[in-house]
Amino acid sequence: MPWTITELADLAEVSRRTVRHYNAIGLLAPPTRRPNGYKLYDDAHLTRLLQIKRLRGLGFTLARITDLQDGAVEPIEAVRSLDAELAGTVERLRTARAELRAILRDGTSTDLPTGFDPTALGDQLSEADRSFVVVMSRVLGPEPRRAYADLLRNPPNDPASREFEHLRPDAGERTRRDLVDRMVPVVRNIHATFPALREMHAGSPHGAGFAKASIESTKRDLYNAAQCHVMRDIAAALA
Amino acid sequence: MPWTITELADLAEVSRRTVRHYNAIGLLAPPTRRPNGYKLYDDAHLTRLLQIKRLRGLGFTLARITDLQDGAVEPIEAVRSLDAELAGTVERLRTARAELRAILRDGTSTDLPTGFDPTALGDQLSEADRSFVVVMSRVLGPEPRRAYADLLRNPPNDPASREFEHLRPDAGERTRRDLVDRMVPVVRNIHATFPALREMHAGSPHGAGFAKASIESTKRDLYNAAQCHVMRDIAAALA
DNA sequence: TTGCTCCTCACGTCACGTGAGGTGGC
DNA sequence: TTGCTCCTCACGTCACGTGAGGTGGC
Repeated sequence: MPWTITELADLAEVSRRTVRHYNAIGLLAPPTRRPNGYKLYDDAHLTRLLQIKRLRGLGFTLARITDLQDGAVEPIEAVRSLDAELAGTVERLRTARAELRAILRDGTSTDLPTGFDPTALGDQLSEADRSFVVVMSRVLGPEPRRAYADLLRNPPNDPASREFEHLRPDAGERTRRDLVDRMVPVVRNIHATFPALREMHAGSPHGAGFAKASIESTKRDLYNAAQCHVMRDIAAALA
Repeated sequence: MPWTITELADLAEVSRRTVRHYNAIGLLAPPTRRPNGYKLYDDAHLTRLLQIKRLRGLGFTLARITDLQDGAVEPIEAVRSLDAELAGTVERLRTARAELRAILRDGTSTDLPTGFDPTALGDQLSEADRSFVVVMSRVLGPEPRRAYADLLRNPPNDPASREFEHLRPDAGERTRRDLVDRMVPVVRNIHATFPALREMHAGSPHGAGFAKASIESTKRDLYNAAQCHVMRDIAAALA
């Protein structure tokens, strides 16, 4: 009394579909058939099926198991390389878990690029600022990037900068010019402290022109007309 | 100057296909279009894309990320459950690696069911015996199964059993009867030591009849005609 | 005119899960 | 006759990869 597919599947504790699949791809030898077409499996199928199940449980792919069956790969080599692969996977999962736990601990999803310490300045950055930082971090060359990160760690805590943050879009020319006059020395100071920022577009991975245009359009996206105007005027005054 | 798909993909270090995929499933907002249909992305797309990339790197599925975006799940809950899931995965991989290292160490692929210690008896079992053990372990109830495993750990080391192993298929009646006569006391002894084996089919998970038929047909598969004949005669003598 | 980029299908991947539609066995 | 099992397609899953075929931009 050989076994039906359900009996075989039950004995091996796999699904019937799994048995059919292994048949279809030739991993399990074709069973004999009853006159009506029903498949009949024997003990050789069972042992083979259990072997496949075990190998799958260890992490081998069906293709790998086929290779092992055909003698196309050395078992020891296959085991060794799978072990190495699993080691890599475990490592990646561990670091991912460490990050997840950090998120749970801090309650925040530290989404700023590395080098821009989020816990130090995360709270004081507006949404617009965060977006801007992200773009800068992707568009700048390494030198200006570092300088910019340093600047963000020690932001100029002056009244003019704070006023700039809340500048109304419809601010008049006098208001703007007054603000520009007070911010120019601040920016000059920044440039003295972080000289790399004077040539902000130098070394950009996609070219200075691309960096400049990207930053320009991001500014227009994130800051209002008056703020953009003020930034242009400051740049002109410093040129 | 907003970005083309290639520029966006390069800035985020993902493939263009990935960007298109996120657009297609609505994970990334539809970009604006140039008159010719070319897509144009801005800083909002970039920050979103980087956020998705980060979440993916942590192990979130795109569906989960969509839920998070829609506010359909609590971020903390999502993080907690992902962490638990990853913990489980890490554990499974660790045990798999331990098995892999055991295989590398022993040079063998310990494919016998648990309870049937392979290192103790692996070498002395023939291929047929191994198959038979596998079937028995799947077909017997817990009690006979344990008894059978115990028996295999302490096999009867008598000349008759070894002779049985090498019995030729065309062995004559006299040879067979002689062998039966010498094996009956051995088997009687086994039954005395492991009483559960006297009711071998008791408690079989798929029924006694199924177990009996399965074992019977496996015997015919693995042992030759003379050996089957001998086994039948021994059973008859013991009944 | 020639490459290069862009676009939209649409199939392939991996190991099966899950019906769909039809037939044999008690 | 009624469930139950069996069979063979064949689509769906997941996150894209990889062309295929056609068009715009320098």
